[in-house]
Amino acid sequence: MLTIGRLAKAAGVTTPTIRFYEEIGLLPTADRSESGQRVYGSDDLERLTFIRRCRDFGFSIEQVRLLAGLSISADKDCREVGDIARGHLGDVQAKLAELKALELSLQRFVAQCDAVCCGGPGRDCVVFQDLTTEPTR
Amino acid sequence: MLTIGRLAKAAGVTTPTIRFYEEIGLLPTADRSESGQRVYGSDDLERLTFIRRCRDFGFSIEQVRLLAGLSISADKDCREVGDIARGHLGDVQAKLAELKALELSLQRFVAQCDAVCCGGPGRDCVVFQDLTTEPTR
DNA sequence: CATATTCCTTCAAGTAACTTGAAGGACAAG
DNA sequence: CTTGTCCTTCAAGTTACTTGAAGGAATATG
Repeated sequence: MLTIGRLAKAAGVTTPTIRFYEEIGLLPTADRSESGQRVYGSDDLERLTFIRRCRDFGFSIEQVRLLAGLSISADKDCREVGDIARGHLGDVQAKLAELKALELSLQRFVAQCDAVCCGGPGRDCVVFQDLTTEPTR
Repeated sequence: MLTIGRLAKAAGVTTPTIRFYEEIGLLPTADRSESGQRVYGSDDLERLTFIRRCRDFGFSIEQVRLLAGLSISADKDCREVGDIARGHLGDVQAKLAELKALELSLQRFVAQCDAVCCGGPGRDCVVFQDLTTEPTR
């Protein structure tokens, strides 16, 4: 039997997060002690840990909701799990491509700024030329 | 002289975004026509385009605020611009590393799911083993 | 000129996923 | 018995907008 604080520590989340998950129905309504405090068992720890791990892997709350449903369902196909993971992988790869392009641009900004206008007046910084003009298409 | 809709199209943002930028002080309070509609000039277009470009490059609103201030300041040092860009580059690179690790994990999930438990009952999917157990440290 | 459509106005609330704060009650240690 | 930590609820803050409602203004068409 765990208090909310112990459960939080054990699962690696904060106590407000647990209350929030209960509020949005991602965790079941917790049992209460006589004095009204939430009481948890090992099944709650297991579910919450699963949720936290999913979140670590970048799944959205709604995806976690789906996965949590599938994780206890015998009659739904495992391919759905794969599809959710595949969808998320696609999102991650798109974001990755975006960030790589961004990294290049920013590296160029920094290098140019250091090389060309280093220490001059702010408004003359070469970075502003890149930030002000649209790329020619 | 532009209406808010034309300005929005020209700068590549939406009209609510322009009102929002005005509200948070990122754009100056717009002049109004006799009937009370916002009226813009080419300087507004220039500033808004700059803002949008900064946002495209992933700078936060607060960073844009700083950059916009520096872009019209003669007495502040250009090194501040470089520092903001460098800081943002660091954030981007950290996120990039995170996403690369994530991509690997997800690729493994998908491959395992396809290879091992393809089509079985949802709860038996191998992905759940990875999502439920903590990594051994 | 009437009407239809589009564009404008404001204000409020919704989004994601929590975090932070305020005000107060409960429980364990010394 | 007091101190300190943990618990409770509710409300509001965060980021960067988006969406919706209700209604007025400008423009195009018949």
